[in-house]
Amino acid sequence: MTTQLDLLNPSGPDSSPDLAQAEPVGQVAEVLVTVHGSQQGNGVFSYRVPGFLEQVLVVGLPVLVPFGKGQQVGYVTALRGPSPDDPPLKSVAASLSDTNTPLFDANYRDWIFEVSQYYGVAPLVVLETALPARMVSQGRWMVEQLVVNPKLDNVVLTGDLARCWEYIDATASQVVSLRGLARKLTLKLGRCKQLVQRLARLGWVRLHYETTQAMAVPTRTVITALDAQQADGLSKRQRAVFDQLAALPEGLAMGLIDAAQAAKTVGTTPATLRKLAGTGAITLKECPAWRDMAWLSRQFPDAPVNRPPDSDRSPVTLSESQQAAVTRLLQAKPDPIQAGQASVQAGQASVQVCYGVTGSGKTEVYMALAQASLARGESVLILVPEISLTAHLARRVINRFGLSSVCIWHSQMSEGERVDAWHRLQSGQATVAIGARSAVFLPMQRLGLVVIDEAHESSFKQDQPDPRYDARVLAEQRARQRGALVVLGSATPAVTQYHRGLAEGHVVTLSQRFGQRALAQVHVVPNQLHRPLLPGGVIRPPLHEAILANLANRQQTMLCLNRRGFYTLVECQTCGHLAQCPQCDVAVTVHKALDVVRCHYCGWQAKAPTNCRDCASDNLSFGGLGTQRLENELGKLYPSARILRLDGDAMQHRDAHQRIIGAFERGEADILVGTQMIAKGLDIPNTTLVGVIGIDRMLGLPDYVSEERTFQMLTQVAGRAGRGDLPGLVIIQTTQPEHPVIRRAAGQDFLGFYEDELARRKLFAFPPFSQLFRWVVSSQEEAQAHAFMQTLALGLRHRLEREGIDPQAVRLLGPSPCAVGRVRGYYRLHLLVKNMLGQPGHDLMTDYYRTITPSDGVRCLLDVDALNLL
DNA sequence: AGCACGCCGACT
DNA sequence: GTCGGCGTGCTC
Repeated sequence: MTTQLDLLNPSGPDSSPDLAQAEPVGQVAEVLVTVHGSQQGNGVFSYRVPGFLEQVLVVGLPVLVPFGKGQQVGYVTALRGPSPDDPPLKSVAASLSDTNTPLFDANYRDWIFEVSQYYGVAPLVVLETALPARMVSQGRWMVEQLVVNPKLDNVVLTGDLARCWEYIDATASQVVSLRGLARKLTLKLGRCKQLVQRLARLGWVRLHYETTQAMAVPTRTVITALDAQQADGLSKRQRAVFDQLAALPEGLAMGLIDAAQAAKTVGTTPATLRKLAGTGAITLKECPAWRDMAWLSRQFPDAPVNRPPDSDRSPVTLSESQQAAVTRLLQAKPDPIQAGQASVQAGQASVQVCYGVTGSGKTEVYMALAQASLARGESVLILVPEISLTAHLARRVINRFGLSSVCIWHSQMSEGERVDAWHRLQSGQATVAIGARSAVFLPMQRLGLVVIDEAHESSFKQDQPDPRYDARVLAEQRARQRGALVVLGSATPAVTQYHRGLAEGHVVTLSQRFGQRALAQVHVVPNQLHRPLLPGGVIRPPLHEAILANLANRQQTMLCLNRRGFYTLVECQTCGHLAQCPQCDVAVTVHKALDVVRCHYCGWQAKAPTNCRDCASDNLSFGGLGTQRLENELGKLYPSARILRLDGDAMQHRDAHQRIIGAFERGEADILVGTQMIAKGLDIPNTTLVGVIGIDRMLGLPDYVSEERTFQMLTQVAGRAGRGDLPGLVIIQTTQPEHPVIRRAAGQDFLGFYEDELARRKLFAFPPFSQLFRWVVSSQEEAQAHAFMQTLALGLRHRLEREGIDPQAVRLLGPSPCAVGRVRGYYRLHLLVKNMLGQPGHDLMTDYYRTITPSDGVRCLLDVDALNLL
């Protein structure tokens, strides 16, 4: 639905009777206006509330407000009385919700501002990442063609103006959006608007502003009741239909059957049903047709629809250690804060680390906690690293709590499904949500529990656009608002999480493997750096023998190599030039099936070269080992083995992941080759051997978390072996067999690793001993990037000095080029800040970020709690 | 972000 | 003289 406001109407905003404050100002609405770059006052502006909106405006309502010369969409963030300090105020023009339903409440608003503060970005940017795109109202300029064959006398159209008119004239539809027009003509929006305004002055077109409202939830008609007593007066035919309806199995029992479907089943039309309803024999009702629920029931056809939260149908008896963990975690739950008094300051969260070795049954612990939360009438948010890798967890949650109370938030969701899921949660009809990072923004009502599964995973941190948020940080903020419990579950907790857990006495350990299964044995096999491609070099003898034995025993093997593609190096033998991406400082990878080279950083690809780019010699050597090549080599080594591969390339198709995993689970292959993708969550009892082949590159990354990531990855992969009754064996081939991380991983010694790593972090003042901020400046012009970074670093140093901050407490490192110095043609420099001062240091960084205005062609970003330092 | 105002160069 | 370029600054 759209509202049209003709801004060219002469009695329009220009005559602004608004500003004459003759009558006293009644209520004042604070409105977050959807204009980017308006950092003044956080982008919140005050407006008078006109009489007709007095009963309508609430916090979270989308509204249309006059802004500058035109109008803008905004969101009410507060309502208050007038203040003498107010500047002359304009009035809110209209509500943009035909049902006048707010999109968020006051608690949510507080939290959005808190997030904005934490990351130093505008509240609008946070709100726009939080809300589904089609729920936010959008305004856009539309150009309407008024004349078909204008008389060209006295009018000469030239250049862009002519192109502009030609395009409008040629378009079949009468109305085009200004933005679309500008894009088609490759003009700047402002310039395009100017041109269109000139056409408007000729009277050929009309320019008007159109706002879209939140996407509506579709409805459907259902039969909610049959009344036999009213059926007596029916005609013969009607009676027959009625009897057939009455005979329909279930559905009626639930008081809910779809009218359209019922009509089809019974062989009649919806019109007949409406007639029947007129007699009172049946009752029809309009209900929301939740699109996300329709998707769920297609995905999980056997799942129950409803399941009362208090029904005690625990399908699994918890082990002693699971039960103990549940009891301790429930005791840690803070008292919920009553509605009304909930606020950022008032609340406290309890963040508990649930450290459970792989296979210790953390999922059942989560389920029990969720059940307890629902029984208290509180909702549950479950965050997972990536939803597509978590199908089995989703299935269990749905089976346990029923389709109607669960929302699954995933990346392939359509806008309609998102909107509906949002409504179901906001209205409190759904009480459990599962999703990846962005699910922290879901409108949970009476939040009681947040479970973060595999809480160490770096995918909980967004490092692409602002806000570069960490869902674990945000989950804690939200939990604090009303005293919810946060459970960080992992077999390899992040050092920072475990450290804090220990300090607060908030670590719950699940030490037993479910069913008392032993952990796999781990062997480390040295591998020479330059030999991996000699005969027998890819697979060293111990791994080779183990694979042969496994094949003979008809058991399955997983091989993990952290590198996609076929060859990972293309080197000129004449001049030594290494083939790189033209846009990035990254070596290209050869993908043999397509005969292309690809950059894994920016996605650039080209036909595989036959000659050196530098010296044109055709003496190229192809080397390095990717998963595709490994698959190829394995085929030669074990001709009878059935081999599957799972990596980013194999994931091109939608359900590829599930298909490949499914095939392997069913025993349709003997060997599964893949990147660390295969390390996550797989539970295949017949997999008794896991080989790790390319871990060394990962260890060598100049990133302060690379040791930790390597340890986590090895532990996760090792956890895949021996999940059934058969003992598991893990073989790690590495060029650094003596590396402490490898040794700790081989010993499956998390605590040992934790101690080592903590000492190292302390030595270098890395988290948890500091909070990391990373400034990145980039530009296509190397000199500009350098220049701006110099100004930035200087400005920061001055600021620190002016505030009298000890340079040891807020340490600046750099600036220096990023490890990958150029990406997509942008030269990148970064400056690391180790903040050991807590809040004052944090505020200084974010305040400074808000004042930054990069020069033309330069981008500048601040990553709070940076994890990725490449 | 837009869109003003505002001050400089090439055209009728 | 004016149209039109894009450099600062404000939007309740």
